[in-house]
Amino acid sequence: MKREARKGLPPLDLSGLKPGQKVTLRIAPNPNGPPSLGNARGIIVNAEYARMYDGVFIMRFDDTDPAIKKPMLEAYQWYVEQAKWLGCPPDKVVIASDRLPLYYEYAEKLIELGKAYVCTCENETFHDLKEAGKPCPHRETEPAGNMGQWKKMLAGDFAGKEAVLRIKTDIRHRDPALRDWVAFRIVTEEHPRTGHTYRVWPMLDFESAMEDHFLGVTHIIRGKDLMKTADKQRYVYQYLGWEYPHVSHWGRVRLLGFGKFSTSVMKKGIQGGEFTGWDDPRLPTVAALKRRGFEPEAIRNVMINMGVTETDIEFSMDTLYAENRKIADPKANRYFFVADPVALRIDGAPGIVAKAPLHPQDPGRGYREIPVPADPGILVARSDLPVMQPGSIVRLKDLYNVKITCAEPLRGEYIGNDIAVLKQGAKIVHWAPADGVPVRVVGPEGEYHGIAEPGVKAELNNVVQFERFAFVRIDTIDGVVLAYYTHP
RNA sequence: GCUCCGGUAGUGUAGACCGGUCAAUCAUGACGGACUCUCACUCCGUCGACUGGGGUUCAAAUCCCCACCGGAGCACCA
Repeated sequence: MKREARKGLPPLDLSGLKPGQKVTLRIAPNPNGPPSLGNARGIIVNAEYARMYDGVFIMRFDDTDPAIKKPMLEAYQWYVEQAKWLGCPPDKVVIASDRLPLYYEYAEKLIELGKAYVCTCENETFHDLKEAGKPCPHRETEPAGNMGQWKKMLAGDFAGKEAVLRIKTDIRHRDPALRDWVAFRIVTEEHPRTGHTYRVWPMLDFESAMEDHFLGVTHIIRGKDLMKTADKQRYVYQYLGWEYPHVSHWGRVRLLGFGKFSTSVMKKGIQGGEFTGWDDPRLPTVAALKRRGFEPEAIRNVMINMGVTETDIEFSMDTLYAENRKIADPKANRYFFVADPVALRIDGAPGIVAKAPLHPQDPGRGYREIPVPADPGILVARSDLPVMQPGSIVRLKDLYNVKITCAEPLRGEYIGNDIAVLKQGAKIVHWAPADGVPVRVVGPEGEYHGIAEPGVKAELNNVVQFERFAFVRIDTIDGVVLAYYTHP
């Protein structure tokens, strides 16, 4: 038994590979919104496996429902761009809605083989028969008859819901989920890419079965919710004499700290003005993480460490935060930001220029210089008020020491600049000059308003650390500075 | 109701296929301490788990059965 901890993803089963065949994987998103953290897992894990085996990573858009999960034209591009950002550029991009004729061709092949039939049962009628394990009257239609009905479907002789093409499996299969499933249905809604060109659309089970074969996919890795899809698709593979790829599944992921955010819930929230957009920091989208300043490598690391277990999990953002901090901390310059500022008037202080390192572990990076006039009114965070009671001594970080003389209004007196006060129990507080810049920090938990030292204006698009507060990404500088909260 | 999958510390994960070396790995977290002009970083220490019950066996986290818990499918969604 070996005892070594696994690094990276567990190895793939390569036993089914033919000589010269490349490991081929795909992610098959529905472009009805931008990628979420869950989609990122699929992108990263599949791409990483392709990378491990010098294989092929395909991005295939399963955009075959123009009605209920209507695709968004912009989302196709978002997926590709954000996969690139994550360090997982697809080797090939395929769009299902481009390839309907191909699916039709194989539908007809299956009809000819007597393995597919057009069913015009009422939804409920079929359901009841199926539950009872009984065939519907259409099941025994001859291929020629089915072909005629199929052509009628294509020609528009049926309205939506009036006819479907079913794959013949085993109507008495012990698992009702596998009995004679629907391969095509009629959808008259306009498709954003193909308009009204097609009115007969494949279901995921069928479209995906075709594409995985045509694209030479060797390994399918997807969510557990699609476990039975494989069993359904094997029927088709068997009828056509194809070999089904290796499949593995990961369990359901519950994202701790975020509510239940399906694509449709997010979309509704954005339209309703509850969220500012798909990159609102309160949303678990890749776009939001990007805007918050996360390192793609950190996201990749956590996804790879999670692996592909079938266990249902509760994922804590703390894990991502920790992983990101490892990368962000050495890079981020330090600044003071005072949330919910309170003025502190200091008596007897000389005018000086405070010097604080941009990074405590890297003095070579230089210093922030913050001029502070004599007897200044500076700003401190309201949350530090408890340590600033009359009589208490505080160290204004990188500035000087102050003895508090009055709490209301807050006032103190200058008592020198000897750092030794810290040994005597003085608390450290950070501060901002009266002429600092207003900053609004937006984060998953809400907004913070405050003042930062003017130097942050030189950090547009960078992640910086607001000392004793959090890491943030400076997003916009336009009068007030807008910062996105990364993590503590 | 039918069917399928899973259950290792607060969280994620290794070990499970091929029982022993598992008084169970690593990470994160919590707590304590060192360092530090940050509540960050770094370092040290502590805490904390095999869902329960039977069975097989000299030996079970690992194999079998049952129960319980969690999740999924039974859609003209993906």
